[in-house]
Amino acid sequence: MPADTTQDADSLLSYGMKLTWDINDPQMPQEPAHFDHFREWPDGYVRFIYSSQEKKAQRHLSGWAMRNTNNHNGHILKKSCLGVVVCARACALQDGSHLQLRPAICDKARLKQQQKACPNCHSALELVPCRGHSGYPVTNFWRLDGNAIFFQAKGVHDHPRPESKSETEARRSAFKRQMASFYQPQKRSSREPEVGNPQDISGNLSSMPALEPTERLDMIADTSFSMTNQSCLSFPNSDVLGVTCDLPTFQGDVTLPFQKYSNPSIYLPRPPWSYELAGPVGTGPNPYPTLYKDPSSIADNTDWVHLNSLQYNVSSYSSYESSLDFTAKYHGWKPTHGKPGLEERVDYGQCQAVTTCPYYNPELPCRYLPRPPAGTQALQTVITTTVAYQAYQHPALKHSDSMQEVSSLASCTYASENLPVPIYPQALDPPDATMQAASPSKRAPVKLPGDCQVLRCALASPHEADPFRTDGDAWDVCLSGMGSVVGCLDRTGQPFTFESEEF
DNA sequence: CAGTGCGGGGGGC
DNA sequence: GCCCCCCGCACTG
Repeated sequence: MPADTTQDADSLLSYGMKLTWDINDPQMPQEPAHFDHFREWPDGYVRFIYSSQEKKAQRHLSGWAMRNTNNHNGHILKKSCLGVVVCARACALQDGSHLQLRPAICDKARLKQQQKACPNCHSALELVPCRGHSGYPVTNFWRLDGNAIFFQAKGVHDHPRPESKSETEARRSAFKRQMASFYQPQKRSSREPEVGNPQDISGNLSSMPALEPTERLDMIADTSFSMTNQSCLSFPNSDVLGVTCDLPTFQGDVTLPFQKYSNPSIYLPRPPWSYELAGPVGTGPNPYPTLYKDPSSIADNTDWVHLNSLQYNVSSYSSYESSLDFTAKYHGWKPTHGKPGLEERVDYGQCQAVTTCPYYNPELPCRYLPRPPAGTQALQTVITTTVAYQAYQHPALKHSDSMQEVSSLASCTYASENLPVPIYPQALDPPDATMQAASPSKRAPVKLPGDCQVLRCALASPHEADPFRTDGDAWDVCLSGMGSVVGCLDRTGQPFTFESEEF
């Protein structure tokens, strides 16, 4: 592993961010002395420098579903985010989480994917496009130069995390295994549990309607079912989590898709084969807890978007909400409240973790908000490539139940309570938030309700380009997802070890 | 079959 | 010219 510069006081500042460079520069920093750890979930306007020996960097991997985009530059590989595939009805899984599939990279495969039904409720699947970069999908750039691989990301993902590639692959492998076992019934005892056997990867679907074994298998296999448990963790710090496909473990471990630890902040609403916690440290402000839902508190949550947004946001800035009556605020929040949304506090600068919180508004999920003029093209693209995209209120919202919402939020709030961060008296102003989210380049002055330290982070780089040139900026440390938040917070005195990951 | 990278080409600004 | 996107192709696992 290349030298790591994230262990010292400047651990929050990636090596790449310490240097002044842009992916388009004629000359890149020569002979970098250090390299950054590979980040699976880069989010925000960040830059990293990986070793050319870094396998993941060599493959230009990303937790986000990034597809190749032709930038007509043979030296710089450009990729744009495809967003995340969710259930159009925002159905809730047994554990309260929601489906968040990884969009297929291949256009054809993606179309097929969207034509399939939600494995949980059989309703349509919907692709939530990413438009975190001025209305366009977040873009990632890769450039190999000498012994370094330069990475630069532009935009803040405005959607939950999809299932990571490794998870998807692991799950598919598991499904195949299941398929194989299912189609060998002759060899199995009639009394041997099948669908319900603990090893059933679909055990997570215990809430789904009873299906014939074959149907269920098909369903699962076809849709590559996954739970938001993991994806919801737009937890930046998931970068801190070594993503591993521990199939053996998965297969052997059946019980629950996630484990509950004594420490609520360590809830792992993830399939056992997905992430591998590097340690409690990495789970500090872990968003996972926000995802975890006590079955008993899970009402018929049909408000996926709400929960999701919550999860996502919580995972992104739950720290701000630690002592906030999140549930109440969230529930009571309406577009007309005229209060600044969290997204406002979150700029597109380098405080990426906070993201645009497009889902924050239960009434008007960002993705359903009018696209900015500059986004028309993107919209067209979405329409042509995204079968499910529709500029209307999320169906789930129409059926949302306040109580359910509260219930969902309650559990999330609980999670956030375990986060080591102060709050954030905030005023929400959906309209503004929307505008900003839609046109980050035309951000209006960020309102500073209360003393949000993190806001500085956002304000530090009012312009997208700035982050790249404001070398040394205390806030360009903001790493991905929660990491950034944490990073900012750290600067405010909150002790935190961001880099706990070991690859 | 899907993921990935490359490159031609169209269209908007 | 730049950016976005679509599309097809070839290669790979």
